[in-house]
Amino acid sequence: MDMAHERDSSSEEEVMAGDLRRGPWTVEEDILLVNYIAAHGEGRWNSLARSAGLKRTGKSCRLRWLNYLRPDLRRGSITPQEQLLILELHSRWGNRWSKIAQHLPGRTDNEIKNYWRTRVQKHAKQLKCDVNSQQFKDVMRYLWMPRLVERIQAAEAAQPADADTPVSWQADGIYDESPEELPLAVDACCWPADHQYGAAASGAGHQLLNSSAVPEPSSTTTGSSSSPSTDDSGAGAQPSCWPATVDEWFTASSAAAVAMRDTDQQLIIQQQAPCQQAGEAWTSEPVLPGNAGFPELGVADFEMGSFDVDSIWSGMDDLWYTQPQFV
DNA sequence: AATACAGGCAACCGCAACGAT
DNA sequence: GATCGTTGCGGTTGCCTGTAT
Repeated sequence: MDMAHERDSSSEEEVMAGDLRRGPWTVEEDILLVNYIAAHGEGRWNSLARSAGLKRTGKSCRLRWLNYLRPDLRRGSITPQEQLLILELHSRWGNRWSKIAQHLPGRTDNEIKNYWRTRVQKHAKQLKCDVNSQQFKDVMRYLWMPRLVERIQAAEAAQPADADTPVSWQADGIYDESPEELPLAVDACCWPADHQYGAAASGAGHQLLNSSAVPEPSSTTTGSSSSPSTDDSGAGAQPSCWPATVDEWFTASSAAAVAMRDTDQQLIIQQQAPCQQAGEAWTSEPVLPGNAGFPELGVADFEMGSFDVDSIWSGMDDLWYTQPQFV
């Protein structure tokens, strides 16, 4: 927008003229901003900046507040639960960081964006594939995310009394959403949602996984990361062999799934490649290359022979208790 | 110990949308 | 309807720090 551009330019002129500061914030500036917001509230950032005596643009003040000074921000590294949720929500919405951040309390869009760029895209680069490619999505879906679930459940099992971040905390929050905004539960992205809470949740599970209710992002997503046009309404991007309906999914996968149960919450997670032949065991350590566990998922297209899984995953906050055995 | 390099992250930039006037 | 001010979003940049050589 030209007007916005002109305004930005004028701000830029002020900066260049020495009227405004830029760059890292000082402690004094932080104190000024926090004290002013504590007394007067946030909003009207341009006037706020002036009134608070800050030689900053309103945009800069807003950003500093939202991304750093806000009292409800979560500190520390991204948890496995949060990683799982980010992966799932990004597969659904693409680079809609603010929308994704709405589902991670205390995390900012900037933080999530940085996580994605520094961690996830790094893995895609190491795999020599595009982060938006179906191959990489398959790796996330069938290797990365199941291991996150394993990690989460292992942590749960180790500390069953700690209710701060239960396995289902994201799902609890998500299920409070309005139906049209309802993303999949973190587990349902990979596995039949039916199984995540046991038989009692079967009806809701089917609805959740129904592609019309929760559309997948379009398979036409390109390497371009800007403004995904298929945010909430894309056609499915599954491999062609994927079941068209949830019921087909269940039929196809019924005999071959690996179940993981949270004994406290009756949580059962099915770890299942949907293309897999029924009766064919699918372990948590799929055999690659040779690609027996992913006959049609394109995973074999990667250069798995030189793919050092250990080194890639070891950096994920010491995520992996067990190492895949396909190197 | 010094230097080069890479990764992580805070901050900035450009653009668009929205409401008020 | 045009203009202005503000807010929000996504992409990019550049600094800082840790690690490798």
